[in-house]
Amino acid sequence: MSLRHAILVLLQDQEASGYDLAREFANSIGLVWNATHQQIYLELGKLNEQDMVKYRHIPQDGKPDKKLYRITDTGRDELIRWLRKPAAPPRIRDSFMVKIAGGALSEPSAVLRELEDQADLRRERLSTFEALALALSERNTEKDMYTYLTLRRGILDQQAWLSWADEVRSELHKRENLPTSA
Amino acid sequence: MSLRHAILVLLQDQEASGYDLAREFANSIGLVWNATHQQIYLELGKLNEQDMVKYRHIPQDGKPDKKLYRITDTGRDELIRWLRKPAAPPRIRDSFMVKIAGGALSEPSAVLRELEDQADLRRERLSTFEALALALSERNTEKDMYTYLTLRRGILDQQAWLSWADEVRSELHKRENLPTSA
DNA sequence: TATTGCTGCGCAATCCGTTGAATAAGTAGA
DNA sequence: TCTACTTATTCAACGGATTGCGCAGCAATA
Repeated sequence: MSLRHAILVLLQDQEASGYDLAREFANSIGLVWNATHQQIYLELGKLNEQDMVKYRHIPQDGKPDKKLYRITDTGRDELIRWLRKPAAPPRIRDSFMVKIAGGALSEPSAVLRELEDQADLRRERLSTFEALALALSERNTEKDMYTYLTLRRGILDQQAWLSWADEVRSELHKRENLPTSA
Repeated sequence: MSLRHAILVLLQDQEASGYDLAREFANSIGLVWNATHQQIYLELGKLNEQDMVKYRHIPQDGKPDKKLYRITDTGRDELIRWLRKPAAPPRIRDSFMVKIAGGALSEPSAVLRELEDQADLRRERLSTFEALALALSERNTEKDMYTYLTLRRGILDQQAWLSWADEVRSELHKRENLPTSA
């Protein structure tokens, strides 16, 4: 139940609309927590009822009106309280890995094909994160340091995944005498 | 929606009760997918209704009776069909990482304390996985190879996490002039 | 003797998450 | 011009997941 806390973290240093938050969930925070816009709007409604956030209504022309949310003192207290409690270890639900565990039922060539699809995705993420981390190399504020560390987590994670993929390729080729190219 | 498929993977080569499966979800498969006993019993009920599994009732004395489930041909077909469809990338929901992203609101010493708690857990998992992988070093069957690769994924993952923790420690100490010991 | 833990199954309430759709107006490109 | 995308919010339906509870008996430990 920390969608609310992820939102509060984002609202910590900027006023934002649900739409703004959804974009950030698709990018920066999406690295560690993801959510769709429906979830975000719903949660903002609840947070508002509980006085953790408040909003001002901004009429716009040319574009739809929007609500700019900001965190309240109650919200900040809740966030700090939550930061103090130990986090539960993330529950793992990786369907690709379930497929690997059941891999003996598939053709090795099919496993390799999907491995490459997943690897493409990881490589893409890796270069995105690396570019963002580079942009943060002159990190003077404490906040930037934490953003940088979050990105580093993503980078090390993708790298570990790709090393694992190398192992999978060589194990499968060892066994099946498939061509060594990807 | 691949709890059902994780169950089918487990039932592929052995008959098992809901209780047996729950134990495996807490151990081996828990590495890539976790589920509680309530979920498992419910899903077994649905799988049974859809003829993907069937069971025999085993009366026991000294212990409660149990139901031993086995996969049916329909179940195996469904599993193979599922293995062929590309897997969606896992959605990430790591509350500890949300805390890191919002770390600037905490005391660095509090962040370090929780980092060490999480690191203990990762180190524990790492040695469990390493022991299991070692036990599988003489892997003759295809199935064992896939189990081994699944474990390797867990091992590389824990190692990457621990390397990241080293980076966090040195960044925080750089900034705060805290003692360099953990 | 009392408590805890293991084996084994299940129900119910609630909450969280996903999917799909609706509304509404502007802007960019085929 | 028609289509598609962007900005912006919200509702409804469904299904998956979590939490809490309950039953039942045996074995081991404190």
